Amino acid sequence: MNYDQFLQFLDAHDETMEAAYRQVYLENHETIKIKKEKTAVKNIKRIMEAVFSITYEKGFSAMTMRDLSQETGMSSGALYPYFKSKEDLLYIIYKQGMSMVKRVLEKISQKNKNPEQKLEAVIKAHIFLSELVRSWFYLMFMEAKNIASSQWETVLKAENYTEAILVDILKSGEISGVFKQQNHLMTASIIKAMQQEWYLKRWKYKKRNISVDEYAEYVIEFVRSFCIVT
Amino acid sequence: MNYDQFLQFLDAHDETMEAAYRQVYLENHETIKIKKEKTAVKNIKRIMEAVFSITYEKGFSAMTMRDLSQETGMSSGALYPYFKSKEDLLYIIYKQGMSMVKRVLEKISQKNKNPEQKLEAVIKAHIFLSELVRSWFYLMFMEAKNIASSQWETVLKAENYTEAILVDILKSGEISGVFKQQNHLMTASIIKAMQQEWYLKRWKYKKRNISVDEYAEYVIEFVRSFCIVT
DNA sequence: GTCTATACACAGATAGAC
DNA sequence: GTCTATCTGTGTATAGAC
Repeated sequence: MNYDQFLQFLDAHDETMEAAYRQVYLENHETIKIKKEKTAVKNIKRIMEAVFSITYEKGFSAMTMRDLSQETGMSSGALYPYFKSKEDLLYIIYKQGMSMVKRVLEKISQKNKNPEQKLEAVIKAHIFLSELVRSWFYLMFMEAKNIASSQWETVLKAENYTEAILVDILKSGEISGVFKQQNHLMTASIIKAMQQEWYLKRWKYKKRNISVDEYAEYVIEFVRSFCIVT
Repeated sequence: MNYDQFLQFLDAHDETMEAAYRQVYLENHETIKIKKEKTAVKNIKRIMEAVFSITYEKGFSAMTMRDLSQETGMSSGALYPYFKSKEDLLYIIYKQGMSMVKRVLEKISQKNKNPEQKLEAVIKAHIFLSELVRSWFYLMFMEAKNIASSQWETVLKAENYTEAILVDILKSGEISGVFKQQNHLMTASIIKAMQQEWYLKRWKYKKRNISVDEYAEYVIEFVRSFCIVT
């Protein structure tokens, strides 16, 4: 699978950006005070894209409501019907991002059968998704610590999930004899680190003209050399 | 080399924390308005440790001067003779951290002769150093983007340096036939990602009871499986 | 639903006494 | 050198008109 094929896969499974923003509206019906879905979704899109853009430049806590107001073209009074507080806004975005990652990885995992293909597909899908919504991923990583402590459960679950899915694949591959017997949890953590590198330092690869397909392929080679039984 | 031996190595080369704080004083003589070295170094230590602690919890831009005042036990009026502005404080800490990393890696590199040993030593030293001063590393990573644009040169140099040192080792090893012919810059970037994982997600490994020696060893095995000619 | 206007708390930074 | 007191700008959030 390459990046283009991944995009087609998302499209075929109705995992578009529009669908993501719509879901934010549907899953936060109590806090969002806007009645008309069409208006709400349009503005949620505006708000979230503005948050991504500003946060990528200066971080979420340095982003002011005035910044957000200017970037969206909405007044600060018009923003608040969409979220209770700035803190709440961060949590909504974070939570929604994680559920998107989870959904996509699950679909990709189901699509592939044997462990070797599955491992490659899941690793690549994560990198490709981070390419598609890179500032969303960037925000989730950099601002995870700023999530209110009352909602930390979500953060820990998220951290666990993407590792657990890799560990399961490595285990089943060990049983079927294609992967070496290793500390799979450690391997999964290191794979995650390689995936993070792509969206945390993407400017570096852009400068060097490394495409997401090249990067993903290199990661796969690295992992295969360590895991595959020869 | 293990972590304890690394600490001994630092000690033998006068790379103590005291020496680091003293260097901050000496290299910022124009901006620091304190005359007595002993007083200055003592308070620089207090200030920097407070910054590390607060920033680790809530990030640098969320840290207020009142937070810093409380954590150091100094009044906000007493803080300003040590730096021009909050922005300046971040830059001083960042710059000093990078120069420490550079110095230590150079000394470690010189100590080892053949590429295979050199690669292992440099990778491990970086992880061990990040263990010793983890909140310093954490700050450098998370706040790099908040460095004033007028001083971005320092940030780019830093990002380059640690990669360049790995690339050089991989190249010389390719020539002597121990390392495979690969995209060394890409390999170096991925190694860096593995190193970062240790100080960015250290709470995870602490929870799992993984020591820094175990982690470093696992990274080395991973890298060797990919790079070494068999 | 969205605007303007504004409340009021808190930010970074400095002045001047000690 | 360090303190207390305080200036002034900016922060989040809301009230009430449209």
